Amino acid sequence: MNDNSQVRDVYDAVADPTRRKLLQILADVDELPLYEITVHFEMGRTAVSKHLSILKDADLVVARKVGRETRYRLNANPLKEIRDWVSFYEGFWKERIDKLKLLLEEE
Amino acid sequence: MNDNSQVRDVYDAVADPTRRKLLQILADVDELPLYEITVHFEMGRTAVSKHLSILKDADLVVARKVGRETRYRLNANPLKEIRDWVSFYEGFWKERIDKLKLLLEEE
DNA sequence: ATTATAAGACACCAAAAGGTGTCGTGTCAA
DNA sequence: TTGACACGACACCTTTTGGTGTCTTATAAT
Repeated sequence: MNDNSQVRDVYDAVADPTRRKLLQILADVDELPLYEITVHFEMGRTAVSKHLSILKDADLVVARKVGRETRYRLNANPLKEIRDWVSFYEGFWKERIDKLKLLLEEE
Repeated sequence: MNDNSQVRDVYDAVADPTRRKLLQILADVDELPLYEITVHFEMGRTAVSKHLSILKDADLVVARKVGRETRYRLNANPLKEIRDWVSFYEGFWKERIDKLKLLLEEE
């Protein structure tokens, strides 16, 4: 599960529902330590920690040590890549809607 | 690799770079049979076929039998879900830009 | 009628993913 | 200064993933 390859693909990081939930939780607050994040899930601390480190590898999350705890913070910037990618396909579903309209008008 | 669970998560389907390349190839043409798609990749026909069936499970691709070949066609509609999801986070990177602007103006 | 092609359906395999539990270390509190 | 806590680092396990090759069937071409 863990990957040393420093930079992880943002699509891959976001593919897991647990990790999307993590991003959402972090979107609501400034920063949060691991033990507080863990209570939102039905899995152990270690698992959540691993998911966070995957998000960290994708630069979607920034970790900061404060005393004995590690606070995690959202960094949404890498999501731009997904936004740009998906916007390319926007034309394709709009096109289909136009075709549908044409069909309806013909009748 | 194959999954019978009919409906596959669109995030998951799109996480693989091979499958994103497949979508891009299908975006350029109307429809394409498997053996023509395969030449774009450095893997066997079976592997490409499996990727296509994963995309099909996510409804990102529609298959249509014509004679002895199966023609594949793009269906971009399920990508709306990703677009909606990612647009939620748009505010977060815009926010960061605003903060940067403020910092620059202060100087 | 025979041969070649397209592709689905398997069986199979190595590697990665997603969990678990345990141990060790640094930090805070009593 | 002695516990309790936070959490990283492992070792470990099972399931999924992404590829392979082979077999079979349906269709097309000669």
